[in-house]
Order: sequence, then C-alpha cells, then structure tokens
Amino acid sequence: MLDERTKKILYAVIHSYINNPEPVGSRYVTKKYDFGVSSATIRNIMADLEELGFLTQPHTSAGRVPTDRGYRYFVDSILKEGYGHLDEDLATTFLSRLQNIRDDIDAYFAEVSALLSRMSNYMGIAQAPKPDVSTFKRIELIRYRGESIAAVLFTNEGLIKHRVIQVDPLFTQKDLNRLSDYLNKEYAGLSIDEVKSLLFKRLRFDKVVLDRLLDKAFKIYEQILSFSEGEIYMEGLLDVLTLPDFADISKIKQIYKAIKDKHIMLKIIDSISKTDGVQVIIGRENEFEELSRCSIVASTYGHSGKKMGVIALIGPTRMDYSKAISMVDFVSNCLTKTFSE
Amino acid sequence: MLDERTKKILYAVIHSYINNPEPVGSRYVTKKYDFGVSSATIRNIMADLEELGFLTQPHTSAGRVPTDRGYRYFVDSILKEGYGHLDEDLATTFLSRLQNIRDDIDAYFAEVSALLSRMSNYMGIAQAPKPDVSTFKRIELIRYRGESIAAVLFTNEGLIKHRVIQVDPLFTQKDLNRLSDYLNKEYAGLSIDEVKSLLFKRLRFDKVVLDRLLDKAFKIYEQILSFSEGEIYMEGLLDVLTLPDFADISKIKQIYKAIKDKHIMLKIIDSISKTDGVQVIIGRENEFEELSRCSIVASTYGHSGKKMGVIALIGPTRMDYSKAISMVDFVSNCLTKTFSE
DNA sequence: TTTTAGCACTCTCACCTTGAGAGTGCTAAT
DNA sequence: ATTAGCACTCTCAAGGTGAGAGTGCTAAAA
Repeated sequence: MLDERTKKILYAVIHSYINNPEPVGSRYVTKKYDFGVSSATIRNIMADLEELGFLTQPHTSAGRVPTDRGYRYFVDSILKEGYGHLDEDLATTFLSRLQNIRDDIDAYFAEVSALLSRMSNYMGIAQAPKPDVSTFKRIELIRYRGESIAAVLFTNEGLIKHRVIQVDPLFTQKDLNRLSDYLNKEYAGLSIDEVKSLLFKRLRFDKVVLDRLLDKAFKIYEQILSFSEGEIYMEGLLDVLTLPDFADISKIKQIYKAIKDKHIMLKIIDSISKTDGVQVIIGRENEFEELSRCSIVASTYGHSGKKMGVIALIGPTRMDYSKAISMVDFVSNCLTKTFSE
Repeated sequence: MLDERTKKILYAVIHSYINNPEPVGSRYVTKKYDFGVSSATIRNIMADLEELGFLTQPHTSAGRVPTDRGYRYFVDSILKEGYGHLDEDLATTFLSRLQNIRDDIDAYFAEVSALLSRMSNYMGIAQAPKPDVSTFKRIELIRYRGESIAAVLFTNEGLIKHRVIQVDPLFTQKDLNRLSDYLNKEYAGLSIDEVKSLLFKRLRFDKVVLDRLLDKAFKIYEQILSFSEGEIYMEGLLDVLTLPDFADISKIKQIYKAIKDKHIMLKIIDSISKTDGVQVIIGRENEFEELSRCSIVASTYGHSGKKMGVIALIGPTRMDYSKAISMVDFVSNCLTKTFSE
C-alpha cells in the first residue's frame, strides 16, 4: 500500500522520534538517513504521510511526529516480517537471575517483573499463574479463634494461597481434617477448575463421606477454591513516569492512577489473555483514556493451549517496539518452558 | 520563652500557611486574626520570629513561611498541652470499616492504611504485627517438588506466613511431620522470639525426639522462624505527591523513590518503634534528604510494653499536625485494644 | 517604652515585544 | 519526478515593564 521509499521514510521518522522525542524535520531526515534525495522531496513525501494519517505536526512548521496509526503500521510490519531474537547478553542475565528462585513463586514473579523493567526501562508486569488453571496439590484447614479458620492451598506450580474463612463455630479441627483429607485424596493432580466442577457434581453422591458436614462443606469448598486472577507484579513505574513524554504533572497523575487501579489493570490483562502470542496495544487502541499515551506490549504464557498468565511491558507510545517485542516474546517462552516442567 | 502574643502570632502564621501554602504577610495576619494591633506591630514581631528561626522569608518582601523549627515549637506545644480527640464521625467510620475483617490480617492492615490515608488526605502507613513478638500457634511443613518444602506459620494474632525452603531431598513428609509436631506441641503459646531462644537451647537435650534429624532440623527451624519485620502497608502516595508543596517533577521523583525504597522505610519505621507514644518527625529532622520536605506523624501500637508495630502518616511539613496527631493517637489505641483481645 | 502611620524600597510575576531558529508549503526550473 | 529557493509560520528564550504585595525604617503618638 505504501511504496518502498515512503515506508522507509516513515520508519526513519519513527526511528528518530523513538530515540529522541522531538518532531522530526525533513532536513534532519535527509541528513541522518541517506535516501539520496533532497529535503524538498522528503518534505513532499512526509506531507503525503501526514495526509494518510501516519504522521502529524504538533503545529505548523514544527517537524513531524508519528501518530498511533503510524506506529501501528510499523509494528504490524515487525510482527509480520518477523523480529530478531533478544540480545544474547540480556537473555543470559535474565535466565541466570531466575535460576535460584524457581521454587518461590512470589519471589520468582516479582523478579520477572523487575527484570522486564530493568532490561527495557519500561514498566514490567508479570502475572503469576492463574490459580484456577493450576494443578491442585493439597489444602490445609486450620481452626483459628472463634468463627474463623485458615485455609492454605498448594498447587503443583508452587502457588501457595491462604485465606481466612468464617465458619460455623461448631466445626472442630477433626471436621476440618475430614474436609481437607477428602479433597487431598480424591482430587490431587486435577486443575482447580476441574476440581471445582467435579467436586460439586460428586459431592451429592459422596454424601456418605461427609454426611452431616455436607451443607457447610459446600460453602467452605467454594470459598477455598474461588480465586479470580493470578497475582500481578509490577515494577518500574517511576521509569515510565519520568520519561519526557509525560513531563507534566497532570499526565503523571493520570497514568499513576490508572496503573494503580486494580480494576483497570485486571481488565487489560484479561483482554490480553484472550489471545495467543505477542500483542501490541498502541495508544488509544486501549479503552482507557488515562493510558491513551501509553503502549502495551504483552503476551500470554503457558503450555499446550492452557494460558497460565500474562506478562507485559508498558511504556510511552514512543516505545522501542522492536526490542520490547523481542523481550516479551523471549520471556513468555521462558515462562512457558519453565512451567511445563 | 516566647511571650503569649508572639506565640499566638506564630501559630496564626502556621495556621494560615497550613490552610493555604502561600507566604503570610503582616497585613493578612492583622486582618484575619484579631490581635487588636496594627500591621506594623505584627510586622515587628514577625521580624523577631524570623530572627529566632521560627519563620523565614522565601525572598525579601514576600510574606513569611514557618521553618521546621517553627513547626517543632508548635507541635511541642500541642503534644505538651494535650490535643483533642479525633472527630467523632471519623472515629465511627474508622471502627465500622474494620469490624468485619478482624480475622484477616492482610486485609485488616491494608484497610487501616487506606483509612488513615482517606481520613487525613496524607499517606497512611500501617505495619502488621511483627512476627517475632507474635504468639506462636503452629506450623505446617509440606513436601514440595525436589528439594523444597513449604512452611506455613500461624500466630495467635492471625498472621499467616508461608515460605519455601530448600532441604535435603531425603527428608520425607513423615520427617517433616515430626519436626512440625514437635514444635506445635511443645512451643504453642510462646512468642516467636521465645520459641527461637528456647528451642535452640533445648534441642540439644531433646535429641531423643528428633535423633538423626537434629542437624538438619536446626537449619529448617531457623529459616522458618526468622522474620525481620511486620508487613508494611501504604496507601495514598498520590494524594501527597500531587500536593502543591511538591509541584515540580524532580521533587515528586525524589519522594516517590524514597517511599518505594524498602530500605529507607524500614529504617524509619525501625527508629519509630524505639519510642512509645505519638512521635512527630518534622522535615529535616529525619535523616533522609529525600524526605526533607515531609513530616511523619507516627506511633507504635501494642499491649503492655510489647510494641507490635507502627502506624504513621506522611505528609508535607505543612501538615495539619493537630488533626494528624489525634488521628494517629486514636488509631494506635484502637489497634492496641484490638490486639490485646 | 510600646505602638503606629507613612513611605521608600525590594522582589516577584504576569505580560509584552522581539529576534533567532527551525521547518514548512509552494512555485518555477531542471 | 525532483530540486532550489523563498516567503511564511510558529516556537522559544531573552529582555523590558509595571502592578502588586510586603517589608524595614523612621519619626511621631500614646
């Protein structure tokens, strides 16, 4: 749709703007990128690109700046024509930093997000495996004071989740042991989703096992097994916030608010987890006005079609997409491998 | 040391500046606060206050602004002459919002920090009870994959802590059960500090109980029982950051960095927990340059001389100290009561 | 001795003007 | 299709100006 030279010029403008967030002028392009034509020609082509919506001018007689649409065209070409592997050094650092904490999921994903951030200078986000697609290992139920018990859930992936649940004060520790033993013996090895759906079907017929506890068992099991999303770890907000792209306070405030808003983050992550592979959401392509000046490069990870979680980078629309995409792709593959054992 | 009228004028300037962060002029004081003297007199007294280091001028011929020392004088008088109770409405809101989550420590302290912040519009900080002064209830040890086990620690206060520990792969679940049974039976009800010191003394003599496990038991127990500080919950950073006091980005960045720095926060909290009662740290009185424009109103909570944790408000030095002090005092008393059962 | 009126002085801030610099669009020539 | 040339536009930093706010000092009044 765009002829080769026009494309090249678009990419040159984007390249320049990514490295240095100042409007790019025709003379600059002529000098820095060797197209073998004069600035006047470049000028005409840039005018064409503006007409097509790929570039825009902040004001008459400033240089040009890529639009969301411009970035989109660029990113699509990266995604279609393939992108390079992540820098060897970065890849090695990444792997070595994670070697020793494989078994502590909290530490592991905190580190993944920190590494994503540090390696890219954007904000790194890593979602721990979603509990409901994880594999049930066992639960422990422990009587606490008065009406509450503590439930601790373990999964094969290494997730450990505890929560406090209100129960009938007449439940004894023995009762609780029966509840947990039943689950631990009969359901270990299934995904938590499967446990849930099977459990509530079977309980009716297994009445004998739990007899008088049955009614209350329903409630307790339900609470223990209901988890919404995997824990989300973020790192590097400050790096993004202090970029020149967000130089004024109102913008900083806006973005900070959106990022801290669990609701918004969950919605974004949820929409990402609907699709496989690396995804790029540029500027206003996402539904939240507050993040209209940000781009998100994200991917799910997980084995054999079972999406376990999401990792992402958030930066300004003026992002080094090529590097970000390679990085997200690499990290997502690592996680997938790691959690397929 | 200051005569009554001079004091009143100092307080008037502080009062005005707290409500509106603009240098306070003599004419303004004359008009808004009725001292029955002319602006010239006020002017002279303000000049005296400046000489004494309680006020300062941003530049010749601007009004005056309180110095850290001015605030200190003001705060000391509040602390000495007593301060009012927290606003009835706020107190009721506070108590009612916490009623239903008493049993879930995480949720509880997250809510405490959120309430502190929302009620004051400053940053609220709440530290959950320190594990080492909490009362040991029980542990569970669970074999995980390969060389790691999960340890879950429960305290009477409602703390639940889990961690993953590397152990000799030859340890069976039965071995682990013996380790946990021993602890659960012999040490329940003691503080974790006591458990630690007793345990390592006694283990030598109780050899029989753990026999061949002894060596490794040492290591495992040590890891399970070693916790540094209580979890710290913070809320409302944005409220503080968007105050006019920190209007430029470099200040925002500085403060953000300091607040997010676990190291700094721990050091501050640690120094607070050395003293009883409400403490106020004003501006440069704290050791961190980054927080030199902030004040901290803090208190420990806990029963009978055993300090369990710290709560605090962080705001600009231009803080409503009176309100902040009442609030921190109130909340600290609530927590103390709650955790004395 | 304390307080006050009056006034000269200082400093900031918002507003304006101005000129340099960067970049464009258009036109006519190549 | 490309280019040189030029008029035009817009921003931005620098310098100048005057209103406004507030002070310090002095001399007189209480």
